[in-house]
Amino acid sequence: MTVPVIKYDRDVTRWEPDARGRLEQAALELYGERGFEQTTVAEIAKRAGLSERTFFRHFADKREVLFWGAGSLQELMVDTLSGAPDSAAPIDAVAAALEAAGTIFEARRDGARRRQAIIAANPELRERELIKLATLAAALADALRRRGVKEPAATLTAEAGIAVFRVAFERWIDERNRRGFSQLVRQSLDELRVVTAGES
Amino acid sequence: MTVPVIKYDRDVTRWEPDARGRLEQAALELYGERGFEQTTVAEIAKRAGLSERTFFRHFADKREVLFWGAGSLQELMVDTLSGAPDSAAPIDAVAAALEAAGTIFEARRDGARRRQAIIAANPELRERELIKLATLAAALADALRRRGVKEPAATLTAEAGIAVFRVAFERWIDERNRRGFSQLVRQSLDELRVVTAGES
DNA sequence: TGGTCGATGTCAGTAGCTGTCATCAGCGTA
DNA sequence: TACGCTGATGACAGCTACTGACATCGACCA
Repeated sequence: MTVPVIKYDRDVTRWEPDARGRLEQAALELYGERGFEQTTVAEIAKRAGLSERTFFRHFADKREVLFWGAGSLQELMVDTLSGAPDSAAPIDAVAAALEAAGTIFEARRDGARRRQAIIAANPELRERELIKLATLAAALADALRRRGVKEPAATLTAEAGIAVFRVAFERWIDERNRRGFSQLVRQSLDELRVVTAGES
Repeated sequence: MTVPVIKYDRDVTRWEPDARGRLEQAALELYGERGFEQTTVAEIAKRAGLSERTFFRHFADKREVLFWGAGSLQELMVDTLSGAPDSAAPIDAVAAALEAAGTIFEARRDGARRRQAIIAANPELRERELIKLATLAAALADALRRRGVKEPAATLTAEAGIAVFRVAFERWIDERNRRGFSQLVRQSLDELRVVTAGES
């Protein structure tokens, strides 16, 4: 009788799989249960069955757990902007990028709301969120420049787009709002147009 | 011969005066000399002739030394906005607030540039700067609402104003630029108008 | 068979920040 | 004049985020 030799895709025997995922889930649970500040990294690691040191190997710091998805979101938005037809005005190309991001959110509305509640409750997390948005704005401005938009138009368009994004996102999170993200983006952009149009 | 009894306005004998100012100056020097991260609070306190504990009695954290002036700047801007004539469009009232802030900067151009160089060199400081700007935007939006501007117009106007502010400030810091802050604000605002005006 | 690699553990250390209590000059008041 | 209160500071202990260095050990490869 032969013992079958099993080949696993991932290392199963020595460590439980998906250490990063377990850390993320443990962190989100604890942040939600007792709040961000009241949670120590040691507690997160313990719940995930790992050491504190390992947490910092997967996440640059305690806040980054909530933001590591920002990279792929930014990538999607930049790609969408770059893929917009040349005939599209810069602000409309940016709007397309915002709507693309919206499709991601729509898929996980509950998760997005829980995450946002945690962030809103803590100033350090709000700081981190703001720098992610600033990085995103810079990336969008860069993509606009590659489309031939000059400065300061590129930066201003990107920053205005992010302002629209923030307003639309806040309204979308708001439970009373049943409109889709895309619609909220278009509405907010129209309002911005009205508002900036004042006499010079 | 009588020893004159001298009454001082401030406590001079027991401690050197202006502990807060000495801490601020020591911090700015050290941040400039070796960078923010490479400076410890213990070093700042030592240079100021005080204890580390005293530093944290005057400043909430190591970064706040660079930002404690933000409060009075915000106050000035809100007052200016609120004092704008009722006939002024919201965006123009915001522009007036930005120009008022400019007069503060113009008075200390070198200091502003040094401070900005320190902030730009460190991500933690950039985070703090962003949340100060976000707080400022919220305060301006609030002042607009008190003028009767509805949501989301108030928030969008304020956020757009801050975007203009950022662009104008960056250009003003830029050595090659010899234009005044007010002029840069007006130029940037005009560019924003052009850029948002795209077809709907 | 042996050697390298990659993910983790362990441990020691630094620095930001907080809580607590002691100190002591100035000042008002009995 | 004495006494007690106050406010700014020092001294010290402690927590926690984060880092560097080294050890461990199964998987994989030559």
